[in-house]
Amino acid sequence: MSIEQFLQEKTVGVVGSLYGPVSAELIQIQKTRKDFEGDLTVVVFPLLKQSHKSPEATAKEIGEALTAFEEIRSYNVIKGFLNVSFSEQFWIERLNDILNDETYGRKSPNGHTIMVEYSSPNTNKPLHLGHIRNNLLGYSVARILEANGNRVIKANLVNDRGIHICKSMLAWLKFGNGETPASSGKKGDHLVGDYYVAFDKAYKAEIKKLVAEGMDEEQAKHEAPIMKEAQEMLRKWEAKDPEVYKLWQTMNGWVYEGFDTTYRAMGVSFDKIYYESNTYLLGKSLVDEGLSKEVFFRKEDGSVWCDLTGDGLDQKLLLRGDGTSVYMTQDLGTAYTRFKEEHLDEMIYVVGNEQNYHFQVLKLILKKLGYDWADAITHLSYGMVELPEGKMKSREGTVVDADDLIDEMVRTAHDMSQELGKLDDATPEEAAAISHMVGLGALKYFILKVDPRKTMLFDPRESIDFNGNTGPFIQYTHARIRSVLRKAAEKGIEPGKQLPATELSADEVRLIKLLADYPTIVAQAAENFSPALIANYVYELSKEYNSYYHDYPILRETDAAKQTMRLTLSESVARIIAEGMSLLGIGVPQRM
RNA sequence: GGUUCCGUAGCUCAGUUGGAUAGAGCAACAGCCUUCUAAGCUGUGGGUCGAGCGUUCGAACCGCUCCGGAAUCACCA
Repeated sequence: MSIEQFLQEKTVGVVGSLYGPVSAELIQIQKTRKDFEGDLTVVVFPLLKQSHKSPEATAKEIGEALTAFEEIRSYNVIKGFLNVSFSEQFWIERLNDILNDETYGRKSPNGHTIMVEYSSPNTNKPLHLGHIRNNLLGYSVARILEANGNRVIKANLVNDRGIHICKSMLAWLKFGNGETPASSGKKGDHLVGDYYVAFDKAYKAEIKKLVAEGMDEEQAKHEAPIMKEAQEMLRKWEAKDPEVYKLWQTMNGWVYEGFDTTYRAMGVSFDKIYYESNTYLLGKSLVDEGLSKEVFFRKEDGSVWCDLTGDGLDQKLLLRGDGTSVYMTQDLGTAYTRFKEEHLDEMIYVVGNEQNYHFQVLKLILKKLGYDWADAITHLSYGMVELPEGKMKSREGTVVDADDLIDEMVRTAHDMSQELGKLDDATPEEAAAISHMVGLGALKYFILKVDPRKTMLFDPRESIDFNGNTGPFIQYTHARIRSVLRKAAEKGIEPGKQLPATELSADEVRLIKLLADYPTIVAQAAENFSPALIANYVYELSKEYNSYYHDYPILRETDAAKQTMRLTLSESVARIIAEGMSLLGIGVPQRM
């Protein structure tokens, strides 16, 4: 039970005996603002109708009655705000609760199964900054849902087939001279991406030539020989032509090796990988079902549609005239299959907000087909990452490559450690591990601290910071505490598990209060699918602790009880920092 | 044009069922290392919460109108 709930319950009782029964929603509890004395505040305005007294008088009566509880030490009233202070013993006990709860901040299993789909890359080019946001969000949300007691299946639906990969394949055949990742030393996904670019270049040249010969530009786009070849290749792939199929497998293999490296560097993983080449035919049976239920209709050319004009949307195509399916058909099919096979209670799609319309339609169609579980589908719609000059554009070469960015972050972390002389007595392996952790921590925190649904800005010129509200700041706070704990251990001083009553300063109470908030924050983060809530919480905790660390001696404290309390409090802060950061997929070092 | 989302300090962002004098970081300036890690701490300046109207004891938050920006409305995925 949170402290807010505790006070709310007590207040409901007090108000009940003073003014008559009252529902819990009317008792508004909030944190006391820093400028006022007190821990929690009861807002009494909503109670005036029942008390028939002034705000001040009402607050005073309630405050007086609350002090009957031993947990509540004092109160003060400012306007309609009743500020309540708890006793020191109460706070010591809260800290003791945390110390003796090994699963603090994690709920026990609730029997729910949730699938989180994220990443879902195309296999024709390497990952970029946009994918980084997707991957970090997906992974973190999965961890947060797990901490809330859900069984989570992290899924990746790889878009491994289609015209885009044929373009890379064709360009490789034409211009590749048999280049492989092994022969050139290039990372596989980058190599395939280069041929995708090569295709585009050749295609544009052909269009230009055709236009120069007098052809209309639109027609030229269709008539360009290389495009026709790519389309022919896709037909061969669908017919399982052995040669095309083999090349497809080889080149996708290169891409997967490259992706694995990037995923590993980012520290994300998956429980289940789906390939679109296996799922793209799903959904056709749903089309038949929709037709027989008259939810869908067939046009003269044989194409199948769903009419959503009654819902303020357009008509949506589900099957082409030639009987082949489209994106929506597949997604209907995979959703159906997953809910059936995995017995899902919820399905979360981590997909950019450019696909809001798609998921709106997806859910609507499933509901029209009569599937109630459509309501259990959530589109976690996140905003784009933009550069100062706007969207990333591959044509203008402004795409921020994931591998490059990661390398740069790690290198910067390394340089900075070197400059500060932090890792002078570390082995090269330790130094490398810490640099990786800190560099990635900076990148991940930078992205995750922002509300997912908001468009965010990344300025490559002002590379990501390591000071202030950053991942390294939080990691540093953790490393600092671990350092104190190491030194304490050398002296034979250990943090306690059950603290006796001690005098607490206001700063110490503030820290315990923050620690007591943690489970609520984790629950809120899950409700809102927002790692940003965790990020901001951990920052606040770190900031508060750094200030405390500056003002209060720990090892130099002569009062043994106080020393143990401070050491224990510090250890708990370090523990919650590590917990919270792990929900973000960010590691914390023992030293840095 | 329809739909959805966004607009808070010079910049990047917090601020969640409506609560007190709207907060951080960066940048600028001034301080703090003989003492547990200065990737730190303390302080100063910086705001018409896009604009207006409404709802109410109380609005950055809820409603309406307008302004500005983004995404989307494909027989692409």
